[in-house]
Amino acid sequence: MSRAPQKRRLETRAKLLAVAQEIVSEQGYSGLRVEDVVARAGVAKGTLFSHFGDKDGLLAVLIGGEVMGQLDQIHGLGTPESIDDLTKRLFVHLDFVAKDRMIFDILLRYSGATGSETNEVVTETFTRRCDLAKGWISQMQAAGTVRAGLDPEFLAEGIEAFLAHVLAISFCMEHELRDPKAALQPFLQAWLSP
Amino acid sequence: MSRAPQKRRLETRAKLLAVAQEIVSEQGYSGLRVEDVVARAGVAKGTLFSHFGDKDGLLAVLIGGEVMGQLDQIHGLGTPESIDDLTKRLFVHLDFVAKDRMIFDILLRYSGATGSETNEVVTETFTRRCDLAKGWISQMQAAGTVRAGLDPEFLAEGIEAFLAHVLAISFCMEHELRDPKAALQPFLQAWLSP
DNA sequence: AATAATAATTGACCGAGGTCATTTTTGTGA
DNA sequence: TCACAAAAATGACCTCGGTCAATTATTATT
Repeated sequence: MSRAPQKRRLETRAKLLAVAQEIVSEQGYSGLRVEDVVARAGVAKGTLFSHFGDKDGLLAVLIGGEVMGQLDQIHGLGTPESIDDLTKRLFVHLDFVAKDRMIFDILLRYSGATGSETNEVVTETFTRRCDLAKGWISQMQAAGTVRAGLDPEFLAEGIEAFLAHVLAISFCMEHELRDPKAALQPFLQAWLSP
Repeated sequence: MSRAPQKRRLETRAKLLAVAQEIVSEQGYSGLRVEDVVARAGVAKGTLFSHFGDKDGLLAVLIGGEVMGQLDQIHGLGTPESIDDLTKRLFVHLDFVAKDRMIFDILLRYSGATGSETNEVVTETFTRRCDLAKGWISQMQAAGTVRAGLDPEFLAEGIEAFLAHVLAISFCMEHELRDPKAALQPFLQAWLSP
């Protein structure tokens, strides 16, 4: 059994996260370097690793926080009225992830991860997004706008699959300028329509 | 316009690939280190990078070759008779990729990539797997074992999405021992059944 | 065969993530 | 308040992928 963290540790952690967020807003996630973070935060390198395990762990906390904010926003809009409407609700998330391949990688790596102290935020975004879609789907099934006969949770997981797919393709085809938003709609239509 | 590569260059490339394959068979893809490869091959470090761009480029060639072999094997089996049968054809690929997260990452990164000299093999595996599934699907649509009304190519791309999804989940949930093979079947059933 | 031009290779060097034995700080009980 | 154990932080050091100006080998030209 481990003790609760000391006040000093929480402060250090907060400082590191604040500094990292600052650097990200200046240079993007891909531009974040560990040495810069610790230099600005005024701590030693080892400290950062003792808090977040590795660089990805730090990024996971930042990105997880961002995505949670977006989900709050989407949640406020209520249940969509059509599949097309449902698709549009996911555009905020799609735009965010499409900005930087690193975001996609981190989300993919930590979704449903081990639930270790530092990165459980990303796991939460995954389950939360699934729950959100699950709620929509069961209501839309009742309204007849989504096909019945399949578990809402299962259908929600399918949406996750298509989300990841259109993002992966958009990163591969960057030169062809394929828009992930336009690509998503047909998949969800075929997956969800009655 | 660039000239054809000299004989010496082709030999060096072959030597590097052979040595890398050897190391992979001993230590797995994750255990492959650039320094080991060049040491055993008896060339300088820079040579490897001039051939493959980066470490991932080398891995892409190795993994791409492996997957192409598997596709040859699957192709020989002919069109599946049911969705269940179709699902089973993909198990070889699923088993291979599930062995090592690095395989998954490389395939995801280079699928449909820029088509640059060194990694076009992976792009080929992607389009080849899609074409294979596309052929199956159009025949199965005619036979009534797969739902009609949707482009076979589109349905094939959906299969890719579910393949990637069950693999991603299996890596995240490694402690829960979730089997990607068992997870795939329901998705393909829901996606393809008439 | 000698020379020029291009291809191929070299290896010292760099950057950035990550480790861990040691040191400093903090909380606790006598 | 002093001593002591656990927590937190430190920074020298390491690994390993990746770079590039310099060097060597090959091919084309006269």
